[in-house]
Amino acid sequence: MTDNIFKKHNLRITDIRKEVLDCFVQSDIALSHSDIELLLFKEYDRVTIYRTLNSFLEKGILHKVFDDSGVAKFALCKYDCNEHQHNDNHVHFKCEVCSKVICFHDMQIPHLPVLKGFSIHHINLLVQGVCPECQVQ
Amino acid sequence: MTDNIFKKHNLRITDIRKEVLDCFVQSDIALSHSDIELLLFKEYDRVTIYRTLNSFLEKGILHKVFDDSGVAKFALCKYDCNEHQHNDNHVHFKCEVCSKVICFHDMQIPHLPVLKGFSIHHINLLVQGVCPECQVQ
DNA sequence: AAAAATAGTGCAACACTGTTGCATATTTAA
DNA sequence: TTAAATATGCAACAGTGTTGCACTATTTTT
Repeated sequence: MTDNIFKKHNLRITDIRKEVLDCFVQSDIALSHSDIELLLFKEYDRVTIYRTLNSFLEKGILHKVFDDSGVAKFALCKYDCNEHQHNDNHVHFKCEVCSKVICFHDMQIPHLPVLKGFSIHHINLLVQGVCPECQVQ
Repeated sequence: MTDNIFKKHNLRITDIRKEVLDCFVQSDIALSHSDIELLLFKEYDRVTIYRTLNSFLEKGILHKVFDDSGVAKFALCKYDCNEHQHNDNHVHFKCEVCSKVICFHDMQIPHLPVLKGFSIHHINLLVQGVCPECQVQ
């Protein structure tokens, strides 16, 4: 199960890590620190949750998504990422009604014209709108 | 000068508004609340600066840019925006070295495939990389 | 199996961003 | 020039995120 993931990334297997990873495995939306805090079974210190999220981020288990609220959300990396390389450059969607952030794993970010003098490392694309569940018809 | 802008948007002409707007007119990068705080000539209350920025945002004088730090930055709207409509859907660039955020006013956000069930209102695109001044060669 | 080294957790404290309510001051319109 | 409307300053607060340090748990070494 998830234990292999930790071994693969040289992370010790602990309760909070298992629980936090489970939250992401079971969720189809991006989760923030406070989302996780509510989802966790046991109570853990706020700081420990932050550190757990950051270590997952560093190891390439999660990627960070920025929505318009300025609050960091996280989601599982679908492809093999590690501490050296993140391959998640897909589009994200934020519903303006329910505030959910969704990864469009299959929608790659379109290419942009080359910019003289600028080097590009990463591109973030966030689509804002209304998701299917929140449509009023 | 800038007074016309305030009249046009039904904002009273006050010292802080003139100063804050000047900051943006003179800056070619996006500015955060704390950037403004440092740039201002006179000292104003933090809250007043926040409110000034928000009223400019509402009236379409500024638009909000989100960089990866979660801190809101603002930049002048180039085209005629107002409280009902924002027309700024250009690409933004954030330099990973100097942290400056720049508007690429002339680079429109490319079209995306239509998503069944999702309606799109706005698209945010942030390019991260290194700007010309920070290139090491 | 015990000791040493390493890594993870909890707590206290803090910094920063942003908001609200309310009293006071300033603009603008009448 | 007064009244109404709007803007400002202050105090207080909530939320997000970080750091340092002591303590605990897990590995590795002997």
